[in-house]
Amino acid sequence: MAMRESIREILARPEAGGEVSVQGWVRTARHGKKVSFLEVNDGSSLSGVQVVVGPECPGFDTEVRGLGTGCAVEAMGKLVESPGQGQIYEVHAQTVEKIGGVEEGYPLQKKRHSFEFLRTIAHLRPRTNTIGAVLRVRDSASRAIHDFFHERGFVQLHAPLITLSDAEGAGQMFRVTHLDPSDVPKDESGETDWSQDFFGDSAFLSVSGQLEAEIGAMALSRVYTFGPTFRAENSNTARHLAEFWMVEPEVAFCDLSELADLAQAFLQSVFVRVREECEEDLAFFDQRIDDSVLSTLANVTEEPFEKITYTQAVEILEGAQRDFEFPIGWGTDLQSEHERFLTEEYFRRPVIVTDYPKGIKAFYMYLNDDDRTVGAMDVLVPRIGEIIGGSQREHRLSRLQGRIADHGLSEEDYWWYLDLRRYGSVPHAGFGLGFERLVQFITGMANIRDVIPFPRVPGSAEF
RNA sequence: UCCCCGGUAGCUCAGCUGGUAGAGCAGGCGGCUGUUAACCGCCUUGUCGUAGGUUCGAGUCCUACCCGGGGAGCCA
Repeated sequence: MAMRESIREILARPEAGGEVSVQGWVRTARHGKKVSFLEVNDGSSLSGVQVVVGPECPGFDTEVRGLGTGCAVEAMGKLVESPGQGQIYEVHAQTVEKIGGVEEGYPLQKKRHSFEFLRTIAHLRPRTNTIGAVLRVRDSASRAIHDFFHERGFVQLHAPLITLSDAEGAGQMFRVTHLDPSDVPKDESGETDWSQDFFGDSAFLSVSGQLEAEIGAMALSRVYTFGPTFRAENSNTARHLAEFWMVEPEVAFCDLSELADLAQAFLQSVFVRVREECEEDLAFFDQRIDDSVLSTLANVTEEPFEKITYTQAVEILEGAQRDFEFPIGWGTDLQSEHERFLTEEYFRRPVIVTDYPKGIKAFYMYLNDDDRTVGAMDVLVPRIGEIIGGSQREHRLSRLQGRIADHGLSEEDYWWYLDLRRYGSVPHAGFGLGFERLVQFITGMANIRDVIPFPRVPGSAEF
């Protein structure tokens, strides 16, 4: 098919004049006796184009005057400078065709809707200003991520979605099975016999591509994954999804300090790109959603992130003139309120916290020389909290075996992961970025369910 | 999963200490205008989340459940 000029492209023309064809959906229509104004949007930009229709247009008194919010139309006419306010150009229509009408009861109105309501009509909400802008920013950020890594010699590794291991032992997993729920095979002890299942073993949806990314890094040096991830946690918050997209770079010959530098460069690069590509959308978010969006983005791209150790973070929190709901002490994990204090009040910018106590972190993290802390790293940002979690990996076989034992895990389940330490093991590190949290941070959207087109959360997966 | 708040017209919401449901917007009709969340007039719309209970009487009080929101935990 011939690609028609989008409204974004029409509006970007250097000057008026010439014929244009506009295809899109009517956002609002204002009908007069001698003239109708149709604001048409095709999703290519936040702005639509105003189509002006006069009585000389065929069907003016019949079809055109019946056009309302939501109708799909195709208009052809001349692009002229607009005498009215609010737009540079407008289209003086020679013909207007109704492609798709709107039945009574179209739920989207030309007024503000609550995001809660829009979630109940997720099949229509991309047609709103806010969700449309979110989806464009999401796309821009996604491409910026791929470009960042490719510019630095990373290879994208497609990690599997189905896995037998429960990766980091982190969280509940969704089971993947081919067994008939009403006729499950049992073994001698009466337990489900998973050996008869599709994969010959108990299988799950992946909660992380990290372990597979480590395989890739041990061959290709620099890899990243970018794909959906699944957590069956019964989490009901504005920053958790059961299905979300995660970016996981993994780098060979890399220590924690280099990883932290990578994380900062990565985030700043993405922010810069989205600022360039989505100027209009970001201005909209700043104006209508959160008036700190533009200033925050400017701030985080120009200033280096704060970098402190967990121990230093605890000292700051202990010295804070502040009553925390949860007491702070070395050895316990930082609570949301502690993270927010550090990034929103104390430093007022992104903070990278490193070297956490080994007791509160995963088995695969590098054991530091102090024998008390591991090479873990969290990147905290204002309003969102943890946006990145990563670590230098334990690449020394005996240490890793010790950590597996300490965590009550079985070496058999990680035989290939241990093999990586037997054959040409090198220091390596990687992190995971919650893509939706990144989009939340950029747009100022308060609820993670509104930055993914089709949110999956406990009790809800309709669309 | 825990704590708190809420569920009234298609949407946003009002309805005080129990007395039998309203506004704006949307929709329909008409008018007017180079309009821009256009404007003006008239009209339509409800098992007041569900199921019980208290009461002469429940949108309003009580119980349970369902759904939504905010916060917490878990994390990205």
